[in-house]
Amino acid sequence: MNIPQNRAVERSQLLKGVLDLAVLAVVAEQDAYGYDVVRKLRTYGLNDVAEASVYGTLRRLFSTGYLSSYVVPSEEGPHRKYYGMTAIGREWLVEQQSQWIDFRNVIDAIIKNDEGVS
Amino acid sequence: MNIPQNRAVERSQLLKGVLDLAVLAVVAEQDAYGYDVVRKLRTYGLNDVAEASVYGTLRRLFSTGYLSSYVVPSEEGPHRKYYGMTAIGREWLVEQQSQWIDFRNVIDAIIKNDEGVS
DNA sequence: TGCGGTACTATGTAAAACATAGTAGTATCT
DNA sequence: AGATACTACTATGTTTTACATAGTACCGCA
Repeated sequence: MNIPQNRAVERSQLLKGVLDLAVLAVVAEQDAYGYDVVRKLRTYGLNDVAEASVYGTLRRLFSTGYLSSYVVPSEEGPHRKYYGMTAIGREWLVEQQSQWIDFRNVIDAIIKNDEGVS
Repeated sequence: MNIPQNRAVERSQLLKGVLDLAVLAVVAEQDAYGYDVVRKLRTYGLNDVAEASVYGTLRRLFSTGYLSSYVVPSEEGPHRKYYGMTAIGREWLVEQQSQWIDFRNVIDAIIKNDEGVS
């Protein structure tokens, strides 16, 4: 049985489309396994990210070819499925990064424009 | 018949959860009708936003109570359904703005962290 | 008379994050 | 030995929401 995860109802929509980028960026730093990625994302401030979302994203990125994978047995728990970047994954990451920055700037411009309005 | 809108396949996920904010911010500047909001968003840089998305968002925000609405007949075309902010809409906008900024900063931190990595 | 632009509505689809539940291994405490 | 907690992963179904598509209708212009 798992602990019910009833947090993050509002932010969840914001994550759509960006979680891929976030997960890839974490793996790009250093090869990592799912549980590890979850903890790192939470450390960064994505406190509410659900485990299922990260595992699902990793599987999706792997099946698209952006991540490679290898299993490492662990002596302090179950085995770990590590993920690492592929060449096209790295290319895609760069592309996604600049797409994010463009998008972010557009949204910032829209919401900042009514500062002068009462 | 309408022009097929086959653009914006990749960005569409990024908009999730932010379109509400963007639409509200535009209406907060000045009362506006759907078609008008679409054009303004595109001017800001959201070139690919679909009309159906904006109209749907306006209806949703209206039925939640964040927007009020009134119809104005136009002599140069069909009638226009104007939308304006409500009190709780304004509160919600402020809340969403700060939530966006927090979220944006977290994502920026995650993707900027692997700049030093080859 | 038809076309293009304006303005809106309605229905159905797809993607993705999540809730939930389950399997297992190890460690610790009693 | 049994219970509990933490680690680590998988699978299924739900919800939200942007979009595709199609349709209605008004106006101006050639």
